[in-house]
Amino acid sequence: MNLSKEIADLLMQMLSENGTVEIRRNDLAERLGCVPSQINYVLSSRFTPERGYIVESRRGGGGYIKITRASYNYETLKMHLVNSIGDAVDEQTCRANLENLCQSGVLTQKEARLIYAALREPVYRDVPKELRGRLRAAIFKQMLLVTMQ
Amino acid sequence: MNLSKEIADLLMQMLSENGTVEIRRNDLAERLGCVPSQINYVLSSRFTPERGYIVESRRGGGGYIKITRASYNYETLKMHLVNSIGDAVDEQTCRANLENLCQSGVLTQKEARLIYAALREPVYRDVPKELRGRLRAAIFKQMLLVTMQ
DNA sequence: ATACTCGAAAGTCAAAGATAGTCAAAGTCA
DNA sequence: TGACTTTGACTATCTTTGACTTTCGAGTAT
Repeated sequence: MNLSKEIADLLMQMLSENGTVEIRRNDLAERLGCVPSQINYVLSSRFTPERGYIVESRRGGGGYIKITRASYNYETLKMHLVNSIGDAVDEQTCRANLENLCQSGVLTQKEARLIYAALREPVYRDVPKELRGRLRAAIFKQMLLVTMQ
Repeated sequence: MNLSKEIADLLMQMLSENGTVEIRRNDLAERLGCVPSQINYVLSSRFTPERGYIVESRRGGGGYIKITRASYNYETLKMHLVNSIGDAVDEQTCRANLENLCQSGVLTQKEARLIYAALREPVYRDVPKELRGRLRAAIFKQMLLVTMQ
């Protein structure tokens, strides 16, 4: 398992304890034996607003990084998601979103797996690259909308 | 016996141990004395959804390839389903199949609706006509596999 | 008070490293 | 001859690292 994943897992675990984490970047980096900027990498690649996280921070003495999981009611969450998908979307983002919806109880594991199956890259093998993201977005939205009915 | 078959056999054996394998492509290739891309060949020629496998992967540091085998349950239904789906399929046929599956209690209404949402024609309007059926079939199979895992 | 200075954070970015994927040419075998 | 297999060059994606930049707060001088 790579470092980024360990960091992400640790953060997620902390998050699940009380819905929010506040860390000092350098402390965490030292504790995990990585360079501080790696924390930024993890945050920007996995804890994005698109995936339902809010990250705040402050530099200077007493600086910190704070992560919060954005949560609304189900419909709002789904609507927000449908709106944020845009014209095209990649597999990773879909996956993260589904995990979020699962976590927050909007979708069951089974539903999420079902949706994910339709969005995975290998399925789009024969589709021209420039079309895949668009198609995936269309399918994702359509399925989310159906679950909202 | 050719290389591809050896690789496939090895993977199958690993799979039979606990229903799932996770490998590093380069490691496996080295262990078997073949080029890494041969692993891809084996995966795409033998570990297909038609045969009941789900393949996931990730590039970059800590990358992996993960193979999951759909359970026995799928095997018994596979005949009916996959045979009727074939390489390409239209919306009507999907719908009929889904209704059947619902009737026979394999899928819930909700699951069926979810699947159907991903297969409806309007979703594919940007996809070249000659591709739609093939794509729809790929998605349908993948989703069915997952529901029966 | 106000402005200045300095050290302590966090942020940015690009290069290097580590995997996996794709594709087409060449080989094999029935 | 046609389907299947093998190979390797090239590509795409994800991660790790470190040098450099920006921001903040707390003292300090005036």
